[in-house]
Amino acid sequence: MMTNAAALKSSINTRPSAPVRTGPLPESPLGLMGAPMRFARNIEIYGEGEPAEYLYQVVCGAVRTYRMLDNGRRQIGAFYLPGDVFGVEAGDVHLSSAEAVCDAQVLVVKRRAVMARAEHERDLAKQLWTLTVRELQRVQEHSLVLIKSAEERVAGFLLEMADRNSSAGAIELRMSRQDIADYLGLTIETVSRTFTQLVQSGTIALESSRRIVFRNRAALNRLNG
Amino acid sequence: MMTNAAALKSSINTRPSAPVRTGPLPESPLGLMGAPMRFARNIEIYGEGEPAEYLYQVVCGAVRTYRMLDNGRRQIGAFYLPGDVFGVEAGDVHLSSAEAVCDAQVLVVKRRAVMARAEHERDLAKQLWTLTVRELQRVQEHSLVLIKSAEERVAGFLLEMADRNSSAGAIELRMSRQDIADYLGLTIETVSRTFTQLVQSGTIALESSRRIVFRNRAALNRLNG
DNA sequence: CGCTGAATTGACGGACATCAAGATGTGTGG
DNA sequence: CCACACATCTTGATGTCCGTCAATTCAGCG
Repeated sequence: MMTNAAALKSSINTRPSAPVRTGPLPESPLGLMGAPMRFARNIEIYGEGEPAEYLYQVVCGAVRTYRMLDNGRRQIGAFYLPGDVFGVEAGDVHLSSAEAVCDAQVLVVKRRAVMARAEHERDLAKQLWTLTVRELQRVQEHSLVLIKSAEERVAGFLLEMADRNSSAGAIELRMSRQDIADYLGLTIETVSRTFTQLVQSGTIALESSRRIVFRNRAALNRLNG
Repeated sequence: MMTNAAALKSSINTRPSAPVRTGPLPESPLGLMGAPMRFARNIEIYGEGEPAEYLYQVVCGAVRTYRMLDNGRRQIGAFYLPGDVFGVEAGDVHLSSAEAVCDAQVLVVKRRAVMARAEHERDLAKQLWTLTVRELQRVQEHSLVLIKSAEERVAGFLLEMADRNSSAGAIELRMSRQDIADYLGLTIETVSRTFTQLVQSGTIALESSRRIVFRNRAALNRLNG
């Protein structure tokens, strides 16, 4: 499985961040009054091994966290969508890297500031705890995905995305097939083939390669295993 | 993949718990002054969906946590060895079940009591946080395993067990091949074949089916990917 | 002993990866 | 606006790793 890392980096248009733009803030689960920043597609937000100085909340766009295995394989651990908080992970150092899946706006806040406030504000401390614990749940859930069949993984992925978009009968995928493949532990070819298979069985329809219409959600749930 | 659940339950010799025996306690990372309990091999310690009332620390023996998928597949999330704390997981309800891998002694302490004490004792609170965060790390690590090849998974597993046993050149596995298979997302046959493959390549030796001698740890590290 | 569960080994097939070639967009410059 | 370049996605042909099915060996225990 060759996730061509070089190719992934190739389409990076510079512009790591841009002037503050105080757009409409989402309901902030943390007391996240940090600075809004913009990241262009494929730009790194933080890297594996760097000190974890900040917490982040997606305002718009999407973010992926991932780890590279030495053989060049890439495992995407999570996609974060508007409202989601990321960068919470373990100790003082990031265990994974984070990149913008597409042009994204992100609230950034100093971790230590949050931690300090949490010492006094019971609510905030509780929210942090909940956040971490929910992250733990998410990862556990995701590791269950990786022992299923390709069809089950893809079906589960589509349902997950649909849930999180709180959308009607269709979703707009922000990420490439390569991203999906690396999230599900498959290859782009298998992901693509599974999509067409779902189309042929009348379960979904592809309005474009990134826009999916649900034609038979019950079937998807059944496939989800 | 058929993890015959019925077969798993078959060899349960009753005796869910037995009289308190105050053996030598391990260094207790929590203020875990709970009641020692004994669990016989394959006896359930808690079940998925049950309220999470207690925290646990292994004194001796080994414990596995797992979840069943509807198709009958079983995914073991973790093995806990002497000194390890388990039952920490998310909200008020257990997301997985826990069973004794072999006859085991476990310290049990009321979760609420710990949480209450943590309100005042800063140290304890910090320990709890560390514990949770380390669990998160562990799960993330484990989900990386599931995208590797069989040989890489087994090599990684052996190294993991060796590290945790802080042992010399050999380890005693407390768990069956079925347990290992369900931990690694493989079948017993594949696990077995991979072991013999490692033996033939001179990487390890099997003194018995459960006792592994390391002959070439560098090779294992290389395989670990 | 014989019985039973655990582990190993072999033969075979299938699901998914790999390799390779189109097809479909998408942005850029003339 | 078109044409070209380039990335993304799809589709096909082939290989391989691992799961499945089945038989054999091995270890523990009454």
